[in-house]
Amino acid sequence: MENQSTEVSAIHEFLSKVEVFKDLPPQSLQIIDKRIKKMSFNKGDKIISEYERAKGVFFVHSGMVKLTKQNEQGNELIVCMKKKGDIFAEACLFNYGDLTYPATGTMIKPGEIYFLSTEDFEQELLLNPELAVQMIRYMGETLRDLTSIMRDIALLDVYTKTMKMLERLAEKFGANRCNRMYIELPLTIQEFSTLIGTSRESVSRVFSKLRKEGLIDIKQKHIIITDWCKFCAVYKNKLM
Amino acid sequence: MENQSTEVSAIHEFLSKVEVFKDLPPQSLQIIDKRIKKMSFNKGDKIISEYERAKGVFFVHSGMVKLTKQNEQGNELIVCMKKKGDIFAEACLFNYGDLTYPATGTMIKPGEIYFLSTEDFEQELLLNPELAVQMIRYMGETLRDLTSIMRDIALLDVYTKTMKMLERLAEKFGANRCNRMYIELPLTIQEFSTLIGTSRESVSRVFSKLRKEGLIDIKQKHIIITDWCKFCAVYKNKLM
DNA sequence: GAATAAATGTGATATTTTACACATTCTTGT
DNA sequence: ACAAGAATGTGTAAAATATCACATTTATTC
Repeated sequence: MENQSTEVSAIHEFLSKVEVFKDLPPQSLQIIDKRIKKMSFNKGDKIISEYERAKGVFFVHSGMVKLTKQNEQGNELIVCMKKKGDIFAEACLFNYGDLTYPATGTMIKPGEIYFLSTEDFEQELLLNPELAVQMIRYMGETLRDLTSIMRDIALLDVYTKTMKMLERLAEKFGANRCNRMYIELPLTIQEFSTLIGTSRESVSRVFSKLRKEGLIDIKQKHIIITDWCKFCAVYKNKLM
Repeated sequence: MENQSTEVSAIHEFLSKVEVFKDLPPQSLQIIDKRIKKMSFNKGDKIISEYERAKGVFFVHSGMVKLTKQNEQGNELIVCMKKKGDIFAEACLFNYGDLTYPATGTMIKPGEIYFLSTEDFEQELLLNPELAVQMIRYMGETLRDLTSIMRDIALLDVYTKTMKMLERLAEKFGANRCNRMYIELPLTIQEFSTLIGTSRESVSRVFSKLRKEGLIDIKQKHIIITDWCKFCAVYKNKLM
């Protein structure tokens, strides 16, 4: 009885963090809960590599992950940032054959990651249409976001790209406190530059300018948009 | 009896073109076949707009479609090219709320497109785990492709981007005849430039150079890689 | 098939962005 | 708290790319 109760609450707690599991019947949740592996990572730890054979899907329970893709010259682009409730490596599902992971995943803020083997997750997907539907929804959303970011990276100049990426980060990682937007994501300028595919020096210059204009502030690798209203005004104006 | 027979063959014919339907039970196929709408389009016709409310999912039966995304300044990027058997606008599935299409779809080679309303397709997905699985697989593949292209657009110089995109197009649209790779896709240089996010002049210059080197040839909007082996050798060498 | 429109090629120039250099400022581990 | 390493800011020079201009070629339409 005691065991049953803690198990249910553990499932429930996990549930609340991962949206795709929200409509699952309790028995499926128990199976997943039994199969899933919890793993702790420190900052800087590599979770998966794009050169490694894909073995499963990952769910962020806490902490943050950057997904990067390298090219032949060794330069890299951050393709996506994941936080609590997000899923990654789902692009390998049902892609039979020895496929590698779609990107390299590195912890940028320590936390717990849940792992489910491809086989286990695929089986659950076949048994639970609700789960499959949630995955399709989630992947669709990712697809939309990616194409928008791709367009901006391809077509905008450094200043505008930077502003737009700041806006995106604020949207996903921002906490607005009295018109100050705290981007709760530890990120160096160096990393920011690989988010939009430009040199760190160029980003540094844009940030200097924004700082001079009193639009942003950086405290311990955390960007703060000091006046969200003003920022949005400048941003909208820039896009016209 | 006669009717039954033609219906089955029509389903079968359609089936063979769209991979996600391949494992569907016959009764589901019949339902889909009944609900699906066939539409013909001429070259240049707009099928969907990114500013229009999403109503359904599209399947390319014949012809070719370019999917573009505009930014606020009106510049556009080709996000993906679709051919026979491909699906588009799937990113809207299960995203309740009045979402617009993820991109604008324009016919670049005339053909037939099948349309299935979001509701009908979502219903089938809930009833057929096999179909849902195929969608997840398809979307995963798209996700992989997109992130790779994004990385290349962000990090490579114009010459290398051009080469890499030619290689991708050859992969998807190429017909190799005696070491000559015919890219069976009508594409102006102007359009090619919006595929990699650079100016048409820059692409024109790269193409001139490639033509001088005897690597490519353009005949009626069709790019031909005149010596596939040589092209691959130059390409691999460039990446080192 | 002639007329009109659209796309292309290329030189010259302007603009943007990167690359390099190096002093300075943060971080981190002990 | 201190030393070592990492990250940052910024001037200058170099390189890449975009823009403009316009002649030329290629499609399209009636």
